[in-house]
Amino acid sequence: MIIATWNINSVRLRLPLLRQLIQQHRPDVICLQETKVVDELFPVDELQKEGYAHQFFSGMKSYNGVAILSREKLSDTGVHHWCGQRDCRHIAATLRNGLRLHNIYVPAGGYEPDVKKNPKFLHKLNFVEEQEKFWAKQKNKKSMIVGDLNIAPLEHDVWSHAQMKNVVSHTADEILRFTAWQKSAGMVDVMRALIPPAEKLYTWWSYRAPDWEKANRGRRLDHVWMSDDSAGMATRVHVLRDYRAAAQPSDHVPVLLEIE
Amino acid sequence: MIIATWNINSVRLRLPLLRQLIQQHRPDVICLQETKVVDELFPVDELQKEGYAHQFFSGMKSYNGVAILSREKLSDTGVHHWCGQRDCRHIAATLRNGLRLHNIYVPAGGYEPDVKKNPKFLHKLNFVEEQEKFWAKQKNKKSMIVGDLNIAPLEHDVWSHAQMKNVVSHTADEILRFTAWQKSAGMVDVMRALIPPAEKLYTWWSYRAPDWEKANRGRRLDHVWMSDDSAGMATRVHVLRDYRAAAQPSDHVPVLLEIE
DNA sequence: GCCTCCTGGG
DNA sequence: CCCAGGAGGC
Repeated sequence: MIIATWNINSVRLRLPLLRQLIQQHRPDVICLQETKVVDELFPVDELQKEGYAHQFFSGMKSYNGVAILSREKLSDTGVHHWCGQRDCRHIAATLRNGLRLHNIYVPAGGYEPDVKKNPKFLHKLNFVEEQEKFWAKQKNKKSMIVGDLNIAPLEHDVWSHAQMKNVVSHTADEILRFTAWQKSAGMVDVMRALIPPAEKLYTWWSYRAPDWEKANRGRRLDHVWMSDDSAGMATRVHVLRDYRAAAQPSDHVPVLLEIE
Repeated sequence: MIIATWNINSVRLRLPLLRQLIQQHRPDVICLQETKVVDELFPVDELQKEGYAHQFFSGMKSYNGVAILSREKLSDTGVHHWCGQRDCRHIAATLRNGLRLHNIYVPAGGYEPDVKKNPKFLHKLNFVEEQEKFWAKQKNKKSMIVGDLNIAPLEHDVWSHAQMKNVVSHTADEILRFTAWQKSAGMVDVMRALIPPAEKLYTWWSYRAPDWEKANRGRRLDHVWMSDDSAGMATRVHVLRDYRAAAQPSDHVPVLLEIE
């Protein structure tokens, strides 16, 4: 079984590339972030034609938006709200095999890593803290979290640990809360369980760098976590770096997880 | 020798289609309207590579803008201003063969054909009237006017003479002034000299009609006029209707004039 | 409907 | 640099 997660940066604009992903890898489940479309305009028919009869999504105009597409039935679908907002960043569903799947898009956090000056950064930290509290109260059996968590926790999750330490996504504050969340949820970082932490690993490259491929100043912002009791099911992870080089790419690439 | 005129509706966005025009027809001179770009951002280098070493243009941000591209030298280049505005609607240059070429973009005139209610319509009529007076004072030897004149003067310049008679571009007021201008300039309507006036002939189809090709509700808004003493040089005119069916088309198509 | 710029987000 | 939406023009 293959589960994909991808910050697609507009599902409507990226439909051709999404079709390519489907044809090349035939994922059983696809989790999307930043769909940037209200539910009425989500391309339901187009994706049903591609084999995803079961779709659950929560979107809004212009910003955010998450979706779960599945070849098999989804149950107990639900939307989570955070920080008193309804900004379409977190949905969940249970797969046929009983796995509880959470698809999350953490706020990016703006430019300045200062909660006093930058309300977006405050929002990001609060969001992660609320997650930590929520997951601490749950029994997280056979569950997983995927999505754009907008934090690169490890040294080799960024192109330069030293040059990134005051850059939003890799600050000590964020990493501290991120790790606390992961621990409270009892989750394993499956990507790093399958790919050695000493290896550079990125899922995102800025649009702004003209020679992103050569410079390779990437970050691992997209994640796959599995509960302790299910992490053993994961056999392989694929980061589809090529999708960053496609025509009209997203700035994130799809991450594929094979589970047995 | 081939002279092309085309309301390109953004020269930057339409560069691929402009290249196609160049490769298919190799015009010696190209007159563009609605380039929609300030002079600093005009794609000079790209068009030099296509063989147009001599370029003269006058553009502004967002609106209007005219350009003359030529394989051979242009002389006596000049910008004309009308109605007390500097809105980049008229430039002129002299070709190597001595022909004086005017490239004009007449205001569209808005929706309501009423000078009291609609200042854009007033502007259009004033613009044409100023042209009439200007050309009456000139000796117009070996000269031509091309461009988007935004008026379809003849019955078969529109899809329905009856249904268009109160629509801006085909009102009696506009046609009266248009014809007076043409006469004052001593100019021949070369397109209609070469294509019988009884034949429907359009250079523009609205973007808004979804089935423009089938409905075929076009208008002849783009024109080629030559002074009495030079009109005999014109041998053929081509209206490149196919360009309306291209990907990312302009709403106007190129008009090509062959002269000997 | 399509183009422009602008804003706001990344 | 890319994406969405809104306004104004055609």
